[in-house]
Amino acid sequence: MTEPTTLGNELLRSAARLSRWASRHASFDVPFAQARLLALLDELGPSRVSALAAADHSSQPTITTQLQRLEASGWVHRASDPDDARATVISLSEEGHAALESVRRARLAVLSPALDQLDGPALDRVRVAIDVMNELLAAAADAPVPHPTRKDG
Amino acid sequence: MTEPTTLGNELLRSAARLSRWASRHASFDVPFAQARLLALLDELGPSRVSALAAADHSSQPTITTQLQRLEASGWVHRASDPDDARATVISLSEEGHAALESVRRARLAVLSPALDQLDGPALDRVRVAIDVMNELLAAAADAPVPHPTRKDG
DNA sequence: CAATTTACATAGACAACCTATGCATATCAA
DNA sequence: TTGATATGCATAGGTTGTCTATGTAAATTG
Repeated sequence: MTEPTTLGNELLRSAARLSRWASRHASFDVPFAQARLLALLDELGPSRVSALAAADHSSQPTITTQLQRLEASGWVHRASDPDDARATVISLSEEGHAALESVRRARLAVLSPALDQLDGPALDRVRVAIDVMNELLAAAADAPVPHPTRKDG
Repeated sequence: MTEPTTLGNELLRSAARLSRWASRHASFDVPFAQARLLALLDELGPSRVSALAAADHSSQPTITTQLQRLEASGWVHRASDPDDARATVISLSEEGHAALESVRRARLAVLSPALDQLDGPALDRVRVAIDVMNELLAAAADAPVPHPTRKDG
């Protein structure tokens, strides 16, 4: 039952469902992908557009579009890179930090009823889950797949 | 450092990133949400539209739209419920099963380079991750949140 | 300095959602 | 039975998220 064959699919399915559930039930005003980008900016600090695209595993135009929305909301600042006039350095504004915090609070509120039922050992298992997914992402970054985004054959 | 305050957010962030990464790198022809719905149908068996919406944590019109796409691809069948003329019973077709299998193979292929590096104990940790997320989803279903989808206040 | 590459923006398309609403059938009450 | 209400699904219309293809300006390179 626990063949490696199904393990990867089960992991992805559970992760997708948890994300889906959280994005459906957590009530906050920041659209999902924009919240993801705010969190990434908070983690990386001021970054170029292309660096954000790479870190987020999305295309550069996608990030450009999202940044326009974040900027329209006043959540990020934009500065040209003194070393390269083509490049733009994006950073979180005060309001962006605040928006990110509100997202985190909302998510926590929605998960709390479930998390609060857990005891110490169960919390350790949650920590394992986080670590495992992060490790897989890191390993995947090291050993990239043959053809990233092809759809036909 | 492992305060419960951040644990939930970290879990959701890692789950979202893993899903994002997989949907970006796994190359198959079935759109992400449609694959999710195929998997759900495979798991639940023939189901009503509203049952699928509830199980997927999405709205009924969303499921209706996705089912129209799945039906256009020949992946599901539609039958009226003999007990209730308003209701429709959806089931996977042969082609739907095949499509789901191809999705699973593609996902596995994209995760394999990372999974193959893991030894037995590491695989056990993956299993823990899956179980933890499933348990949290089940717990969340038991203890629903006050106001599911409100955005203002 | 011309050619190429790099960094980002724009254009256009589709998928994935949502809320509001419509329509048909079921159910319930009188 | 029939009118009111509830339920199950479809439709309408809009926003968000994402992609590929392409354009533009600046950097790099021969």
